[in-house]
Amino acid sequence: MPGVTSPSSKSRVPRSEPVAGLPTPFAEEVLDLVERIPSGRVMAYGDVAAALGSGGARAVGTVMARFGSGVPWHRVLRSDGSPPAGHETEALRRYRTERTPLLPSGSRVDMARARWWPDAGT
DNA sequence: ATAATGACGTCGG
DNA sequence: TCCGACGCCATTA
Repeated sequence: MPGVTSPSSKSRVPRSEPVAGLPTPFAEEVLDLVERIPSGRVMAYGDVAAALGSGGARAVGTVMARFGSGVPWHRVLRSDGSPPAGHETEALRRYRTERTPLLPSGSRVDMARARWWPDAGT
């Protein structure tokens, strides 16, 4: 397609700026993966970053806070099995509903049994 | 470009 | 087990 981006040296519109309200490329990758986490299974924020091969646990948290409302956000939690900050109650309720393995305390997910990895589940 | 901000992770005490 | 201090990284101001 001719001239779609019109690479003029001066008249370039600042399209490199992220459009407000829309997920950045990194955010898209995160949401993409989170959607694939099976019911009853979970991934730590750090796991998501590692599986993606980019970003860090904290960066993933930033994405979830901003764009997580449309995906199974409760399946992404802290590495120690504790639910996402600010959503503990609702997350715990969903773990029971999805029969996600919990520790005896009932307030944390049993990561040893519930942790999921994209390679393992395909 | 620099500083501040988190739904985080790890280590020490 | 419960903090606090640091490190880490994308995003935003």
